[in-house]
Amino acid sequence: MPELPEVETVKTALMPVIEGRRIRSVRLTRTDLRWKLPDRLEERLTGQTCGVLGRRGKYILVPLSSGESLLIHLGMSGSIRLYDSQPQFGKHDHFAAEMESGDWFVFSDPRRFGHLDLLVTGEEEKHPLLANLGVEPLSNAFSAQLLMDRFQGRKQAVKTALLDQRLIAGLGNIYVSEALFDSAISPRRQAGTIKSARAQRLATSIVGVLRAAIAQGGTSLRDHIQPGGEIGYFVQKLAVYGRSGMPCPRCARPIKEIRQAGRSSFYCSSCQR
DNA sequence: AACAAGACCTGCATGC
DNA sequence: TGCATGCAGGTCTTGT
Repeated sequence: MPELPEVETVKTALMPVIEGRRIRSVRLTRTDLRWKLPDRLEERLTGQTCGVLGRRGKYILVPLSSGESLLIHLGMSGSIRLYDSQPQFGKHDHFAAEMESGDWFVFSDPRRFGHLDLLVTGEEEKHPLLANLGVEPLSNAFSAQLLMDRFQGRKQAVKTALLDQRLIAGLGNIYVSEALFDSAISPRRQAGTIKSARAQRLATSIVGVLRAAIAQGGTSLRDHIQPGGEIGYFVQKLAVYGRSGMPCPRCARPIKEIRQAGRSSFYCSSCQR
């Protein structure tokens, strides 16, 4: 489900509820999500005060007073909901934390591709799920030059390369399609052929699309909602994602849908080269 | 080494 | 209505 803008939106919603607040109790209904959960997770969280939230790619980090940090990944179908009192729990509410304020934070994930883990604060880069993540697209380190360097020699399609979290961290299927449309680059183009002008446009589009999506609270497709129950409005700004057969916003020719590395790609074969 | 396909899991829409 | 099929915002693991 969530890509960088949705994860950032979730983080922003969580901040006022958990930063500087103590966890009173933890409710856990299973011992595994994508993988086995850490031993004694409840005890290691209960009584801890949460610090300033962080995000790396599509991961949220919650530093704790114990010196550990809670790592949260929402996978494909994960979501976090906030309540001001104990809610009625649903079938897929696998994890919940009650704050001393009385607020509840509930992690729900029907498909269980998401995960929770603990790591030593300060040793984030040692964690196997974070160690190989590429550059943060909204950081100063991200540039057209870096994009070119990373794509150098790659024969795979640029669409597929942009989904590789080891190159750039945080892009997913929606925003890759949107950034490629915005920069007028075909998703089928070999990554290694993206040079100068195209690289510059692509880098600019990636940043622009992500920032615009964050400003709209992300994209709500199907049942995805923000922690407070709001939906993300970027869905109304999508130019190509999920719009096969509909007119291209630039030239009005029908949007095409193709399959690349097992995932849908949407693009305008006339505007995007 | 690079890349594609398979795997993991549930829910929902579609078509017969 | 019931059942089979395919698809979904991710990404690790396996196979070529």
